[in-house]
Amino acid sequence: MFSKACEYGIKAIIYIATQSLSGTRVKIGDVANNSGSPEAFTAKILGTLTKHNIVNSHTGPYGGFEISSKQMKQVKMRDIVEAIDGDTIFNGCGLGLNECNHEQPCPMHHKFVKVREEIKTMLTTTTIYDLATEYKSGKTVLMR
Amino acid sequence: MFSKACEYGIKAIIYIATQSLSGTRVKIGDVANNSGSPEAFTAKILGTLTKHNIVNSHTGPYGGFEISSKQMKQVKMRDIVEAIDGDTIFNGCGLGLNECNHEQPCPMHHKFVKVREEIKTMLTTTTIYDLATEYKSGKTVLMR
DNA sequence: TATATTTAAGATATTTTTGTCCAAAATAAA
DNA sequence: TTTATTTTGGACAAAAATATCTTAAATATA
Repeated sequence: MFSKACEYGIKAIIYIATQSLSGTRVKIGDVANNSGSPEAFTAKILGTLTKHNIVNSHTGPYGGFEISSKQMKQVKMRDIVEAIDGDTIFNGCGLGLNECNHEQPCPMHHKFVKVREEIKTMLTTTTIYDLATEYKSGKTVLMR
Repeated sequence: MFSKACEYGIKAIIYIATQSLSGTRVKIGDVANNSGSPEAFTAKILGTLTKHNIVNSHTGPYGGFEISSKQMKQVKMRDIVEAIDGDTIFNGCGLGLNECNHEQPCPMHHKFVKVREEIKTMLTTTTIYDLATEYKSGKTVLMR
């Protein structure tokens, strides 16, 4: 469904946000250890998300990553997925046709529409804050 | 969503089935040309599907691929997807955790369940025959 | 039986994704 | 200003997915 990069990005963001809720800025090593994602690769992904203003980074001592409460509440999961994986999952044809729409649909088009809408809904109605608070309260896990 | 291999496999099967409806056995080159899939790669994928008894192959002159009406009506899209991509899309965790369930869910688990059920429903309620007849009647396209 | 045709299978090549490593840039604090 | 710390960015490496090529096996027909 999502690329590995996207999975790592989402998990990293949830961990960073959770720490930010307590006012703690976290280093990449800490993020990797607590989100179960490879450090260097995750650093790259966070670089992308930083450029998209989804997370904030600070170099130097006492630096690291953080997410403001405003960001957390505004940024949807969809923004993260789109920043990393692009919009293929939302708009691409299920069978890979370059163009596919109601007028000239691929054989699975009509069935696919429903699934894609479900995915869009799921990702646009969920904010970083939603998942971070649940994670912080221990209802969900990031590693296993 | 699906791998390229799976996309090619589905398109190839729909084309073969459509031709089988007219009693025509088709060669791999014909399949590739009419389904917009790379020939050699598609041949490999059809080899897999042949082993899974989703399609029948015949070597030698007048050989090629065909699908019986019985097969067409019995085989679900889910069978094709599972034969090629495995069951990760149906049972795997959306964030890549090795285990993830209602008791110890990843942060996206509950939201994901709905999407996965939608995908399962879509693929288990659709047979090859369904898509082949629609394609044959010109309602859908395989290339663009 | 000989020949032509077609899929099957194995080796190999290419591209993309995933992942690591290291030096440079930024920065906080002594 | 110097030093230690941290992200950033680029080069590089490994693995997986995608794709091709070539030969072998099967088979229909003359």
